[in-house]
Amino acid sequence: MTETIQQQIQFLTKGCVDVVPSDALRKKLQRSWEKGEPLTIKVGFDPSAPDLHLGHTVIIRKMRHFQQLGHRVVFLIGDFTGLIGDPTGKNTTRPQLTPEEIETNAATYRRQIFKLLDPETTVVDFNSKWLGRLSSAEWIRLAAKVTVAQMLERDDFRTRYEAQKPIALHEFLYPLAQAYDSVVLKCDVELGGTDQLFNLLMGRHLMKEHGLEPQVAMTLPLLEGLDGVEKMSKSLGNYVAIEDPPNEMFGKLMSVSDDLMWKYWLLLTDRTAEDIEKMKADVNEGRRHPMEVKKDLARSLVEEFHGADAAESAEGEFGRVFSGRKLPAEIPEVEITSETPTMLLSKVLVQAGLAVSNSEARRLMSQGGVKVDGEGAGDPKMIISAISGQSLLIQVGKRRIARVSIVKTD
RNA sequence: GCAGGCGUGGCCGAGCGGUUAAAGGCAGCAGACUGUAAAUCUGCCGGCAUAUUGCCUACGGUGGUUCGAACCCAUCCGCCUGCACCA
Repeated sequence: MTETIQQQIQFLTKGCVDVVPSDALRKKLQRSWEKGEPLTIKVGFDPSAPDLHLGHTVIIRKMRHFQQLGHRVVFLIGDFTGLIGDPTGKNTTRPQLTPEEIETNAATYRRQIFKLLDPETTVVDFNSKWLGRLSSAEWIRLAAKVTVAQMLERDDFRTRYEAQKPIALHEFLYPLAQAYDSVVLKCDVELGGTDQLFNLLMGRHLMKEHGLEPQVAMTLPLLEGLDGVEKMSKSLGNYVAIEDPPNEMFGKLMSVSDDLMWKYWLLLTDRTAEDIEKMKADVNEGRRHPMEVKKDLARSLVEEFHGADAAESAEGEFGRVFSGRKLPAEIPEVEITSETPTMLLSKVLVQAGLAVSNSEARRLMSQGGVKVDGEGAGDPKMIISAISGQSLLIQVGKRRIARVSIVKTD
């Protein structure tokens, strides 16, 4: 029995950075097992950004782990805390979402998260349900439970304060509100990224203040994006969306550096830490090729979100295009217009959406990045004749490719 | 309200009268190589112009000083800090 609890802990804490306090999780699991009562696990999500990417799945996957052990998972949409805005320095209060928008976003969330979570046992909730009902007096009472010094312990607040960057007063309400969610839901565990540790601990503090057994705070690393530097985020463009098409997803994962790949293995798959260490050793000692290991990673993720067939064909396509230097199976057709009998190739590239500006197009050509019908087009002055119905196969770099047909206009 | 500080390209960050489309780093793009959209190396990295030395736009906004301003002055806007005021 203690054996199984031990195994559970190992399973649940795989990849985690903090488990605070470390022994509380064991106690809660023990008691849950003895009484046959599931634990309540909470994770908060932003209501306005329902496009999930692999960075989000680190935590969603952890939610699934709890779910697999029979616990109750609350996917909490922070529609109320969303008003405050994410206190990361961009201190704008966000416009209130309409109930319709919230419902749309929630539906989008459901569509995505149920690729990983069990719809039957996942509770999707909104924190405006209770936070929106708090009176001013109740807010004041809540705010009285935390000191400014405690608030300034939050790393983000402290660094901003020291760097003389603005901290708006309402930003202090964010951790408070998030903590109050835990009070209302009587959470046993709250999960979040390492940047959430303070907020999670605030939950513990507030729960104690309300005479509840404090939750366990568990944090997971923030996943670096494809650039390997910044954390994965939509605004930085270094992300793999859950809903990226198979080929795209596969290719993006193959662009992860060999070093970062191991973190992806750890946080994005259910392989055990030992398994991954073994793979790593195999690669380091030359028994396995890193590209093969990375293909395994890419395949297993594409499979998870798109199914085995899609994964297989994505891998085939990748091998054909990038290893074999062949043309992709599907090439988009683009139609452009010309008023003159001849056209500068650079203009063609811009019109076809293969380059953003004429300058860029010329640059690409002179760098040898452009091929027309398989032939290099290195002369930036290159002119092509604009014959109606003529179709050109234009490649820019390895990834931009189109079949361009020119329509003559007068 | 008073005093001081700050505002540079997608981001960070130099520059403090000309040689600055603006150092350096990050991110991005292309090429070489290859084992992949890895790593490494090289080149590019505001726009326009059939284009080596041309033009335009750009260093928070506006207006000045100057042959010449991101750099100096005035003013406005925004942000930060301290003090004061109020409570």
